[in-house]
Amino acid sequence: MSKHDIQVTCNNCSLDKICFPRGLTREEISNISQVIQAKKTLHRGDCLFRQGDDFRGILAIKSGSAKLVAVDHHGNEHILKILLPGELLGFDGLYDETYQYSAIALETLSFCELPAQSMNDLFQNKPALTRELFRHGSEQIKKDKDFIVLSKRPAEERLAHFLIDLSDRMKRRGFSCSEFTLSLTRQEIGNHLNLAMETVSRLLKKFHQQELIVVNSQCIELKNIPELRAIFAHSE
Amino acid sequence: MSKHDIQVTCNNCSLDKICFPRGLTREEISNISQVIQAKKTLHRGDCLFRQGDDFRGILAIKSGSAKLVAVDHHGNEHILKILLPGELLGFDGLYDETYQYSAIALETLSFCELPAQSMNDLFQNKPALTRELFRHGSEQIKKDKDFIVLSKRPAEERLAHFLIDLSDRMKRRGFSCSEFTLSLTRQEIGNHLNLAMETVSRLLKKFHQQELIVVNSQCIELKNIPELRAIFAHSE
DNA sequence: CGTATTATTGACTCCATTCAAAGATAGTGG
DNA sequence: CCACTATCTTTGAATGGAGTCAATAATACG
Repeated sequence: MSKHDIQVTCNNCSLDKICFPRGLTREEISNISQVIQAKKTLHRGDCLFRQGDDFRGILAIKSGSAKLVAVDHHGNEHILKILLPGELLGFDGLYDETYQYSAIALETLSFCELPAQSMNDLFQNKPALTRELFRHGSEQIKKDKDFIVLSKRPAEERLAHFLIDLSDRMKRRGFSCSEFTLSLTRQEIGNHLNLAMETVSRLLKKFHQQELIVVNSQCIELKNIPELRAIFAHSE
Repeated sequence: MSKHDIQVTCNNCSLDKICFPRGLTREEISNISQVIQAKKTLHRGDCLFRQGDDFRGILAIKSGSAKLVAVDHHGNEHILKILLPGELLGFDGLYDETYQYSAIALETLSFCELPAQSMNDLFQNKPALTRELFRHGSEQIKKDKDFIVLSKRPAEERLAHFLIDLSDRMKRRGFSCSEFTLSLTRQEIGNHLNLAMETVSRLLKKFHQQELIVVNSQCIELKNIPELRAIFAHSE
């Protein structure tokens, strides 16, 4: 690759409102650009990191999507979250310098990395970046707790929320909010939402009959977003 | 209070292996001691902070216990976690400078505070403390995710885990691991574990019949910790 | 001591799971 | 390109774990 190619840096990244550069000044973005490394591309099934790996740093999805997976002591897998472009992962690895979960590409994916060594440097010299990194961590804490609250709701609401949440997140990233591909099997959707695969299938059919969605294999089209949103927002 | 009274500082705090001072050198502990403020005592039902309050800082329970509560958009309360001495809270407030949940004392309680202003100073001048604060945040992310994984298990395992988890945490704080008071109603335990109050009552009775526990109003005695642990550890 | 809150217990119900079987889809190699 | 296989999805029927409802009992509290 020639030096005249456009470098992948935070300075010219379209995810600057979401990812590492969020909330930073132009100058601060230049600062992190120097330490954040663009990494090579992965394919479906490849791991960004594995549960138990030594902590290398905080990662950010640049393109594609991934799943964060925990394996419990019975060997069962649990899909904790779906990761979209601009989302950070690896905060769980700071605690004991070991990633606590595995991050697995759902499709062709590229990602960037804030290396662990650079973080210590950041803590030393860049308080604004440190503060922003804390805000990213804080956001994850909030999202996890919101997921816990949501998980008490019935199956239909959980699935409706899952679709709307994806839709909202796609929209903020400049993708269509009404049509997107979801590289997950029914099994995986069910695993994530704590539902049997069969329940997911039945509910998707129900939503389809209500003309809320159209499902075409992995492509999901949301036909009536307000009504879908109402399923979990207005439920008594 | 006279100036000759022993000051409450991190230097002489018995929770130094758990709380803010964790992992810090003697000198670093002296540093944080200067910014961490001991606050006045609260009583059952009092709030450490309320959902929506402006972020004041990260708090640490010094004595007593509290519950972290979310109110959803239907007005329903959800007990997200129980907080014991030495545990930090408020990380959720960093994201948008607003506490996302309410922290409510379950009994007479005292707490310390790392004020928000001091945090910026910390980021600037104390990288070791900043790193340690990140580790505390990371730990919370891991705990929340573990709770999500656990919440997929059946009622009996969830309750057994709840009791063992409390027991383990009490032990690390120098309290008895086999006998402790739990200032929660059946309703609240059920709320936290996503169980009906009646189910909690029935399961506690079952554990009692199996001679695993003895319940005396709010006082819980664990008679057979290994067996209780096996309920969620060895389940198929 | 009486009242309000909290806990227990039983009977019944229901949401979601499990089991089972058939159908669709994707991927592979001849 | 089609046949073959593996994987994934759909659908129905039966089951069950935990919830709800309701009535009683125990405890805490002013």
